[in-house]
Formats: sequence, C-alpha cells, structure tokens
Amino acid sequence: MANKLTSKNENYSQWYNDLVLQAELAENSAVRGCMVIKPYGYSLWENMQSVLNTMFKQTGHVNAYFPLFIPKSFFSREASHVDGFAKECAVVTHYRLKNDPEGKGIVVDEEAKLEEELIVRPTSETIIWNTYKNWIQSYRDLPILCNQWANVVRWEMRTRLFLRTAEFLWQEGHTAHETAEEAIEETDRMINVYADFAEQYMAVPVIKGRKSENERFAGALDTYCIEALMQDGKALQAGTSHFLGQNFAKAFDVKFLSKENKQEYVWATSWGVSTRLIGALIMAHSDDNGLVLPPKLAPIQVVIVPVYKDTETLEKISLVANAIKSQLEAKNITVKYDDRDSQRSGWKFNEYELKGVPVRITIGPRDLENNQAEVFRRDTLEKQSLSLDNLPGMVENLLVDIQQNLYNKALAFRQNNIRKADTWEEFVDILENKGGFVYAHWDGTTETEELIKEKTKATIRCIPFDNPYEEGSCILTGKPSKERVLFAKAY
RNA sequence: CGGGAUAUAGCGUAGUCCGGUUAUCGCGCCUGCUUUGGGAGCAGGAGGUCGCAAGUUCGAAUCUUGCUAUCCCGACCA
Repeated sequence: MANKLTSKNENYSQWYNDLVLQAELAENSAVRGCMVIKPYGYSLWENMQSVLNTMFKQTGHVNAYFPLFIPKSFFSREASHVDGFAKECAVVTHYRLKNDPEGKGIVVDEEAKLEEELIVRPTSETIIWNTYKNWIQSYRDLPILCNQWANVVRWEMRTRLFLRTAEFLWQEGHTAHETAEEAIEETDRMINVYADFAEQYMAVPVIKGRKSENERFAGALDTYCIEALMQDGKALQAGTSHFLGQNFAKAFDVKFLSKENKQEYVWATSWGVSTRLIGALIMAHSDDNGLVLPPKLAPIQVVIVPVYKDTETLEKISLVANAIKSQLEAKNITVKYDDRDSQRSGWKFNEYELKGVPVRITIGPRDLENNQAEVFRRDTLEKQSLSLDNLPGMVENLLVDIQQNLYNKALAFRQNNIRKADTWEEFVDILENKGGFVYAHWDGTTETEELIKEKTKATIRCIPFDNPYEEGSCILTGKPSKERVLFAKAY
C-alpha cells in the first residue's frame, strides 16, 4: 500500500509536498531549488495557459518573446528595480568549457570570459523596455500590449514546489501607453482578468487590492494584487498588476511624439501570474484523499474504470465505456477510459482520486445487467448509480455543479476566516490561534508595518479596493487611521 | 549568509554512541499461481561505490579530518 497522505492538521507542509509528489504533478530536480513539472502537472498548466491566453486576446493583447539573457548594464538603469532583484540573480560569466589540462574532467575556459556578464532574467522589464525604445516613435505606435510566456530565475534561499522555485514558468504582460490614466486603466483591467480567472476557473475566491508601499514591486508606482486564502490559514499572493509610471521609460529613454508634437515619456504597466497558481489550486481545494481539481481546468475531467473478472466481461464493458466516452467527448468533455489490465480497479479508484479527477464512472457486470453506471464525484466523495440513457447530460451538469461547489466551499472558508481585530491582543490571538485574514487599522507607515511583521510574522496582504471609509486607530501605535487593511501570515 | 541537523537500494528507514560473519526492515520493481465493486494474497527473485576524499586500524556504514549536498529555523521572496 502506498503512503497515505499525512493529516494536514499535523503537518500542512508535508501534506502539500506528498500531494504534489504523489499526484504526479512535479518533483525536485537535480538542480537546487528547481523542479521538474511532470506530464500531468504540465497538462494542468497548459489548460491554465489556454484560458488565460483567450482572456488576454479578448482584452486586446498579443504574445511575443524576448531574450532569456539580460546584459548586466540594463539591469542597473532603474535604481529600485536593482535593489529589488540584485540579491537573487543567476549570472552568466563565461561562454565555453574545456578539458581540464590536469585531466580532471571539464573546467570553465577562463579565456571565454564575457566582457559583460549576462543576467538570467528574474523578470523582463529591462530587456523589454530596451526593445520597446526601438518600437516607439509616435503616439500612433501606442499602445503596445504584449504578453510573454517564459521561464524566469530567482535564486531564492528557500524554495518549495510550485510556490517558490528557483526557476518558474509564468506569463508577463508589458504595456506602453500615452497617458497615465490609460496605463492605470490597464493595470486595473488586468487585475480583474486575474481575479476572474482565479474565481471562475480555479474556483479560488480572491481579494483584490493594492499593496502597501513596502510590498510594492521593485520599480512600480503602484501594485495591485489578488490574495487567496489557503486551507491552513495562510495567505497566498496569486497575481499582481503593476502601474510602473514613467520609471522604465525614463531609465530606457522611451519617448514618443505626441499629437501636440511634444516629446513625452510613455506610461507603463506590467502584470504576471506563474506556476504558483498550481500551488494555490492544490492548497485551496485538496483533501487527505489527494488533489481536488476544478472541472474547468482538470487535465482529465471524467475517468471511466471497468470492474471485471475475465476478458469476456471486459470486452462487454468496453463496448459500453467507449460509447459513453464518445458521447461525453461530443460535449467537449475530456475523458479517459482506463482499461489497463496491469492495475486492479481498487488501485485505479485511489489513483484517480489522488490525481483529483472530478468525476469517475465505474462500470461492472452489475451495471451491465441494469443498464446503469456508478458515478462518483471527487469533491464530496459521493456515489450514485445512474441510468445509461441520460448519463452524458447528467455528467455534464455534474461537472458544472462540482465547479460551483468548490468555489462555494472555498468562499465559505474564507468568509469564516476573515476577522476584525480592534486591539493588539485580539490581533495577536487571531494570528497565533486561528489564522486567516485579519482586518485591522494601520497608521499607514512602513515603520509600523515592519514592526508588526517582526512581532507577528504577519504582513499587509493588501488594502482592498472596496474598502469602506472607517475612522479608527492603528492596531499597534494607536495613531489615527481611515480604513482597515488586510493582514495575514503569507506564503 | 547566520544557527541546528542529516546523508545507507527507486522511495522511506534500522544499524553509528560502544569498529568485528553475508548491512536491517517496509513500500516499490520482476516471475508464477490464486484474485479483481475501494490501494489484493501467497511463494520465489533482482536491486547497495553505506554522500566524496584522505587518515587511524589486522579490520571502518560505525572513529578522526577535510570537502560536497540536502533539510529545518532565521534573513529574502511571485
């Protein structure tokens, strides 16, 4: 028998890790902090990419690709950008190896030292703005609305599968606009696209808001984000959209001739989501039986498992199973019929639960006799026997139902885990004993934010957009405040 | 980069303090038979530079030194 997943109450971290590994999503690679995304995990990512691409196109964006390597000098043009990323960059210094003259294998050829070191992109603002400079002369060239699907490298000290790996996959959108208003509108548009994706496809409810100055992206004037709550009560930043102002335009000298025949710097945004979303998906919905995937993103939406004693029975079952498969596929449902003889049916039940397949259809001799099939839903673990006559329609509805149920469950969990705190004692008590988001007053200073982080490990996740005006006093310093902000311990 | 710990088969481990026959056990893998409606049972089998290097010793997984890697806690972070 394979290892059972450990109870998440005992060790959430271990639970998560087992889940990622056992559900065949990913594994640690030979390279420190990097991961191998296995076929099943990658298929999930491809589904996410496909939906996001559609949403990007609907909002007028196009895909493009920019270099992996960034000359070191580009990097240092925007001062706060360097500060933010310098400590975690992988650097290429040579371009050739040679045989060791002392016969000890392969060594770096010191003669092949690069004149200027290349940085493996931790994000692409600099190389893209250096390129945009050549694309933009007139207001007629604007806006530029490009997105890039790429890998990036950030040499983090501590890593975790999907949540924080040294190399990760993401998309990064980089846009250039004539006016600040237009750029802010774009920043806002994209955070809404991300929120819609998270809620409607991932079934993960998120809170949209603005980052505090301290948590802002390196080089941005404003950072919008979506924050999700995981089942262990920790928050996860699921996506960000930045209003970059004219910082990068000035650093890379990107000007355009306006309608008024004046040279002006362009206004910029950038926005991105990464494979971290897979981590969010895992931690938001899964249970001790394994992964629970929302039907809209699941690589396999329905699996059919035969139960049989002899090959003759299997043949009969296969006739029925393949017919059901075709009917479901006609409704654009992804179906796998697992008729492998090398695994027992009980083994398969567990396998597909572990992989989070939303619906399983079991067909055995009993079902053949009664013209029915057993339908199992992953989210509630409930089984019911359904007549074959209207099975495809029922399954189609079931998938919709599961998608909605997952969202409702996650939303209810979040509502139960947002608490207001009005005193420091209350604040600390919630963070230590209950977890989740704490909605509290803050005096608006970075010093106080840092102090709170030091004392409780909680950070300001965001200042929600729909925040009501409310007079109050800072949870720590007692200074006046006009609105509450969302605190939480975060991944 | 600071503090702590660990390294034994594909994975998880016993043995290390106190050196001594053929390195323990479970999962997984292979073969055969019986099984198949919730991770099958029995029988047999394959698989090891005990992280790397040097040293002490008649003898090292075990002791000493150096190196490397990984994990946990901090700092950092999508």
